[in-house]
Amino acid sequence: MKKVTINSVASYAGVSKKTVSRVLNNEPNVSDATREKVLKVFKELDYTPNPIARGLAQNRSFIIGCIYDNPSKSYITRVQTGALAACQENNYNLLIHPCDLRGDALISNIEHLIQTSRLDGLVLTPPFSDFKVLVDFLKAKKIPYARVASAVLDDESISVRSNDEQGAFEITEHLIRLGHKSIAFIKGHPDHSATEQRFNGYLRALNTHGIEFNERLVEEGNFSYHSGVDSARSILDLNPRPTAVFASNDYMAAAVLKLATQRQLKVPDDISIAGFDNAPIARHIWPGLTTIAQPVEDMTKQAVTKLIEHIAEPQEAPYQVTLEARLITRESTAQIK
Amino acid sequence: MKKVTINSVASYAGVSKKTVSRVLNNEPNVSDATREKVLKVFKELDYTPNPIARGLAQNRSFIIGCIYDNPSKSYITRVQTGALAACQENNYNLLIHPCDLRGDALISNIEHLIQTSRLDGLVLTPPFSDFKVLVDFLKAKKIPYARVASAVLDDESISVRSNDEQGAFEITEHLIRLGHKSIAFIKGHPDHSATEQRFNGYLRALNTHGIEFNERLVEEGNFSYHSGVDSARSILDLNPRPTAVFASNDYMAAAVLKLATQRQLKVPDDISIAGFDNAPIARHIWPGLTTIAQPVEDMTKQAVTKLIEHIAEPQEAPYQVTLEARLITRESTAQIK
DNA sequence: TCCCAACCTGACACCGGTGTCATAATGTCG
DNA sequence: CGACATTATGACACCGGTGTCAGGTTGGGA
Repeated sequence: MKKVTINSVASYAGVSKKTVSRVLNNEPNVSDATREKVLKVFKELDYTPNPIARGLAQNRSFIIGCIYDNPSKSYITRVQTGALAACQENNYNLLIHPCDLRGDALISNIEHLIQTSRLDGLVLTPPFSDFKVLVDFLKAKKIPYARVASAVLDDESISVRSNDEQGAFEITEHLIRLGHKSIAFIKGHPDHSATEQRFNGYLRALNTHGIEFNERLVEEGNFSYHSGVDSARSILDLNPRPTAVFASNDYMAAAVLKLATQRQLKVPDDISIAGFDNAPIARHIWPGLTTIAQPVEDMTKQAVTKLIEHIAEPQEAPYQVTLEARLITRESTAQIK
Repeated sequence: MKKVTINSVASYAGVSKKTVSRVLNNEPNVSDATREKVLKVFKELDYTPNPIARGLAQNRSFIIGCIYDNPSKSYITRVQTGALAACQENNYNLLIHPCDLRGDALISNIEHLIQTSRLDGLVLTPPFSDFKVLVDFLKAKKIPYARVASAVLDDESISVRSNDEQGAFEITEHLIRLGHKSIAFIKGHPDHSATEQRFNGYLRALNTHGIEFNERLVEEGNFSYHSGVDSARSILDLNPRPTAVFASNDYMAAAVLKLATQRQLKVPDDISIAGFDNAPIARHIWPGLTTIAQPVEDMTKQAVTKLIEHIAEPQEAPYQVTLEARLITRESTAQIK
């Protein structure tokens, strides 16, 4: 299997390599006859352009980086799925890069990543989507980026999010409609903007339905299963015990469920539990968790697609979209007795 | 921020760019004085070589591809973690590529991937690790590859595995020692070589302890949670009901647990349940699952490291390693009453 | 002192594409 | 039919590195 380069194609077709390049890139100013001829040679020789050479000539890598620092593996794979879909459609590659939000070395870490990999653009996933230091750095360096699931629309970048506040509102309202008035809440990780959004939705629902906010019902978690266990302990120890718990994500909700079950409480008869994210675990446990499903793949795919467009056409306008989240009711929530 | 290239470094240091290249690559035949001088300029100008140009010159991409077709997201992220660790140490990038094992287009899909991305090598994860058609294709095309968690050591490739058969033996023996004699088994996906390995370990344990094999206790699953539900139904409907269930992975074990709980069975008092893989769900549910932990990250990291070495030094000998799996006992298994 | 090997170094072509520009071919209009 | 705009094409440099090879230095042994 000998290599087929643009030169072999050119000489085989009897044209210059520049003309071959024109055909490759669908440039104008090529006669139909020539174009046909070259295209035929492409097939005959089974030619595939070398992206590395192309990258060198255009000073591009055709690589999009995706950074994350997220405990939820299912979330990460969903993000990857969406990003990959967009990349494949556009002949880009995806470079995944887990890293520490809190490490002091974050910026230099990212700088090194960009330097060494020559990324064309970066996708920021939570909790990076709203991490000002990083965003400012990218802006200053003029590195194209897109933000996934960010809390704020800033009118100057590519940003695709879903409505966490509304989702939290709806699931809280769902509990209220089931007759619950004492609803505990477990917060997420303070670095994630979703944490505040979800809490706000909870508060708004209480407020809308005239239920007084009780600070003692709120626990600080960090989205990890483990933190959920700690929060669950505090909540289940309360006297009187709340009749429902809304955890900011499904892992923490699963932890509440586990502890409640250990303590011989019946879910949902004795206590209702709701989560957020519709992670796989939400339907892998019994009872299944009532939760909020977000279109993570969709968000990411849109963000990456727009990012790639932006790289090709830098003057492109910002792109700001909010997609809908959806309430999914399962067995873990029920009418209060 | 203007670009720093090998040319600027060369002229700044007052040497030829070839000499700079020599320093970059730690080649011999550079005087210490010159080397020092160039290294100092690297720092002063904050020079980072362009991997794309280097790739073009050496006809390499510094990209390793990782293909998978696996329902377990936690497994995939563990694989990625290990692969990334090895890549970062060697300045390689990781390209992830989910694809269908069963699709007729698999080979042409992979061929296209290799053609367009110019991968330097490929990591095969289950179920591809033992997929003969693909392995033969890669061998014929002379694409370097490494196999992770394959069933067989073939003495001619890079292959890092853990001992699934032994793991299954140990967990079955664990159940037997707890007094169980009627132990149901749920098989994995037939495309995965682990499926047979784990089944063999189960059989060997029965045999070793003089327990007669009962075909009716075996169900066909496919590693998915959903298949576990179906298998669980059949098993729990058996009369007499087995006193223990060993599922070939944790998702299916979780499904058994869910169904058993729905049916008011106490685990482990009424029935013991064991899984395999030590997936996160094994400790996120109550009772926690007794299972087998494999060093997935380690396996993958070793495989990728060897693969990269092999790419650099193609004459390198094959590398065949088997790592140990470890029994983890949790609350889902107990002494029979 | 001379010779040759071992060590340094740089000139130059090359990897496989793309950008620029000059030139040739074709078309349009008065 | 001539002047000029438009389209089609190729020559050549260039992207930022590496491989080859030739030439210059240095050092040790005869």
